[in-house]
Amino acid sequence: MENIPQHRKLYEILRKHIENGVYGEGDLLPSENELSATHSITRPTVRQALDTLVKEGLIVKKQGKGSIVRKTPRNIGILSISGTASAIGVRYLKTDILQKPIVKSWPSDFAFELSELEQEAGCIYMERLRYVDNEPVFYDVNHLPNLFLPRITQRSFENKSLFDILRKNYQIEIVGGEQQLKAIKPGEKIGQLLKLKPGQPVLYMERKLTTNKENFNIYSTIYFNSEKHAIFGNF
Amino acid sequence: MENIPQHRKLYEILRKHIENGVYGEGDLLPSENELSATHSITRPTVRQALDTLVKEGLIVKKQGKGSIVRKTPRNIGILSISGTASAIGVRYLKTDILQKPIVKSWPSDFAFELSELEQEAGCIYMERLRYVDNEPVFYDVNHLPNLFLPRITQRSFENKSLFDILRKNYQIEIVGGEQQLKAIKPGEKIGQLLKLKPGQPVLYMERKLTTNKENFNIYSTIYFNSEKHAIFGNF
DNA sequence: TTTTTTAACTTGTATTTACAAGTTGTTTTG
DNA sequence: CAAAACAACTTGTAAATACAAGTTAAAAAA
Repeated sequence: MENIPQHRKLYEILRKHIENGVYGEGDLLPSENELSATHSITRPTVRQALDTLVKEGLIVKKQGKGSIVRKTPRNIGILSISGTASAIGVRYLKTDILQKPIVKSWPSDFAFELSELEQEAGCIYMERLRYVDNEPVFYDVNHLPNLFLPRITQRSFENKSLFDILRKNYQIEIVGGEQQLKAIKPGEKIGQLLKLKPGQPVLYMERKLTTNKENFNIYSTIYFNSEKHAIFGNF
Repeated sequence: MENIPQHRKLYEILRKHIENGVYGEGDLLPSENELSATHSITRPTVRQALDTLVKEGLIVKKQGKGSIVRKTPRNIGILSISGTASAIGVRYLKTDILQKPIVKSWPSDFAFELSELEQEAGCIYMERLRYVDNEPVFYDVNHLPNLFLPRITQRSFENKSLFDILRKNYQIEIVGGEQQLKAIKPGEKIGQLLKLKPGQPVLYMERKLTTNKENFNIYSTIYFNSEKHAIFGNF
């Protein structure tokens, strides 16, 4: 059994409580002293867990008052480390796997620099179309190095989080990343997939997510229809 | 004299060193033990400062190895807490003040919810056009509550950071915020200001920055020409 | 000279303790 | 009954200490 630090365990517990509505917007979390006593860990360790919740925009702390749960953003928050499912809430999001994971070679004109190991390994390629309220909102193309992922092409991804599958089955966790955004005029394929009006632009994102495994980054290209939903970020 | 916590002082020193090239990309910062000895503060306090640098994407830490300075992103990183000047490097950016700060009432259809105090105070309104390599890249409109800002309308903002002016002269610091992004078809005014090609979309951002002063948020609306420069973010 | 082992560094996790500063509820006083 | 003072809570800052786990350089052994 893998050794998870205590501050991470507490963070996960509290994050799930917030996501599940145990604590709603405006509620105070238990105090640092209370969490310390409840979970038999010290207050600096509690603070480390809470700091991660702050960093992810789930809570805001106020000296003398407490840790207040923030409003869950209604817009899609993929400017943070979270995957799409956790950003918007699973209840809204539906996913079509347009292309299930297959082994491919890297595109010759790939937007990201690959490490030598990644280059040699080839990649796992998949495409998804994501719906909010039954309307297509974003189309994403993922390239993952063909490392550490035995039999991933046999797995079902229907309505499952890629991050969760990586975490549970392969012990791969996203620890950071970077992204670039542009507004572009979409090509015909994107226009059809996202059911765009003529002339309607889309948000175009290139994301590189770093993981706990060396030489294993997740590369995503995302086309986002921002007519009804904005991309949301906090910091 | 205002009391700045030690972890914040160290953070500022290191951030300036990185920005000034004292430490370049790929360099190791002094170790935590070394910084602790040099600045006569304890290692947990050093770690707090370094954690903020990590959070802002300036460094990445590697257990057993050290704190490595990251590449300064060439694209414009305004998905973080930094202002535009620090994101891209002052040497590239030129600013025209299209509308110097004036006192105005809030727009009736303002995109953000205002607190009662903000509502009553009215706002300071200003417009800027920002150039990279002498080409207009983004146009931003700022609304600040008309609080805590005596004689701000008499100040010159030419080629100065709004954040710096707020910090130095009014002791106002940005501590967080949120933003939303969309891809839109610009109106004629935006098209002309940013010298867009016909049909070229822009990134549209609404940002609300929270500060150390209660009831004082900075509200920015930004139109961004992402043809040559992407918006960059890391986490 | 090369390989293996060891030592000395690094960051990561965590405990214990203490005081500062902010908020809120209770008690006391007028 | 209202206002002021006090107490009890909260988070913020910081020191001191210790061990775990990763990396790298130096020393020892083959």
